[in-house]
Amino acid sequence: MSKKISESAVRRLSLYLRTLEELDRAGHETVSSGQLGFKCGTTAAQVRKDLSLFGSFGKRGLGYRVEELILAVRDILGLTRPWRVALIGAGRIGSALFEYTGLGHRGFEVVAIFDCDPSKIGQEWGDSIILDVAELERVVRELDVEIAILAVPVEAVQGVMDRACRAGVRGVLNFAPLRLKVPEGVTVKDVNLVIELESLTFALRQSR
Amino acid sequence: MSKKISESAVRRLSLYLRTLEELDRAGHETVSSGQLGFKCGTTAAQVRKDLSLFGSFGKRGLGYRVEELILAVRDILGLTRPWRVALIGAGRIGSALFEYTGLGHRGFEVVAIFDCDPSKIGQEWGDSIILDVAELERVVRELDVEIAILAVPVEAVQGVMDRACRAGVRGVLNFAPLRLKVPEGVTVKDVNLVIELESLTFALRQSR
DNA sequence: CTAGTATTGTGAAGGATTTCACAAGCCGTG
DNA sequence: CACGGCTTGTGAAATCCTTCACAATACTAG
Repeated sequence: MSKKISESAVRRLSLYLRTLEELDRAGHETVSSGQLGFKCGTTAAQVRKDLSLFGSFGKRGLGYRVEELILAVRDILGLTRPWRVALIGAGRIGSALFEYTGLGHRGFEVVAIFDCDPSKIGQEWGDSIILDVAELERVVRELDVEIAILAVPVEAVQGVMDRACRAGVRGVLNFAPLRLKVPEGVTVKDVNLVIELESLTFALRQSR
Repeated sequence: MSKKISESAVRRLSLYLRTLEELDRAGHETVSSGQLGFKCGTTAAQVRKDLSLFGSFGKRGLGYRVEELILAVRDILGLTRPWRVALIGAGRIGSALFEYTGLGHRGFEVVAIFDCDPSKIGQEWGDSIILDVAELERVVRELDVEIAILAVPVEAVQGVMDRACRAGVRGVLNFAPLRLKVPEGVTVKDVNLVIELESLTFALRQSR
């Protein structure tokens, strides 16, 4: 198969998943594309189209069974097993991510945390101890880390990423405002908070 | 005028701006659409098309003067004057944003920081003192806050946003994983780190 | 068992965005 | 000042994404 799936469709699926989990906790057994679309700020047709890219999960006349759809979407997104993640840079971004999103409860196992600040190395965060970034390659290889979250200063990020990738990392979430050069076969997602703010000022710019 | 400008074009402009500022610091006087596109991970044609939505800033045969284009793009994005921002929630996300992005050096003045935790209220962060969120409306009105960065727990976020908007906020950057209901005339941008991670696992899901 | 209501899955239409391709313009050099 | 090399700005074409619209289906009530 392997149709081409658009980035925006995937992002919506992640959104649907969060909404579905909420519906599930609230005790809903079924949901229609219309309800789900409304909750996620899109349309019924969009929801159905997105899902139909991967199969047919609903029942005509009835909608979707919430529990089933959760499993299906988790499967689509590759969330049927936990992912081994390393957090590189134990600064504020790193800790924010660690705490705020409840990574651990969403199928991401933070198996290692690195920093280069000697005053941080050895500290405990949750279950983990902060390691010296000098040990990056060894630890990444030993623990079979798959995803690296890069929350280090912009000057350091390319070098750290190169090292992580050489040690076997295949996915990178990059917080530094810089387009990384990645080796073949490695996927990068950038999170750039300044872009978010500037797209906000663009929208506001006329008035005042 | 008021053509419709796509969100993605605006985001690319913000990216171009960052790259242009870097080129400027590195002493480049001019840049071609090809070079800029390459640095930003897009094409020459895309760069020219994006810019042409707002005017014509280059010289045929020569490219763009870096300094001029910086001014033009800043103008487009509404960055010709500082924006008054309140940070609501002095937790890790808030502090990460505060420190990591150098908000203050990019035309965003953080004029107030709020929290509801009595042990935090009164602490200093940079030049600011953390205020009691109970005073939100009064302070937002008095300081004429335009943008609120919401870094509060998901249960609290809708209520806090309603209050901020009633006090005059027109732009919101929301970190909570929840679709906010906003009043007419208010713009929201969502930052959802779980979506970023899940779009990464989607890309990685086949192998291993 | 039939009629009525609800909702999916999907081809086709419509809209938006990106890419192409080239005329127009700028500068060097001789 | 004419020519060649380079690069922009922009319609037109191509591609991608969303919305529409409806046949197919499931259930309920009578």
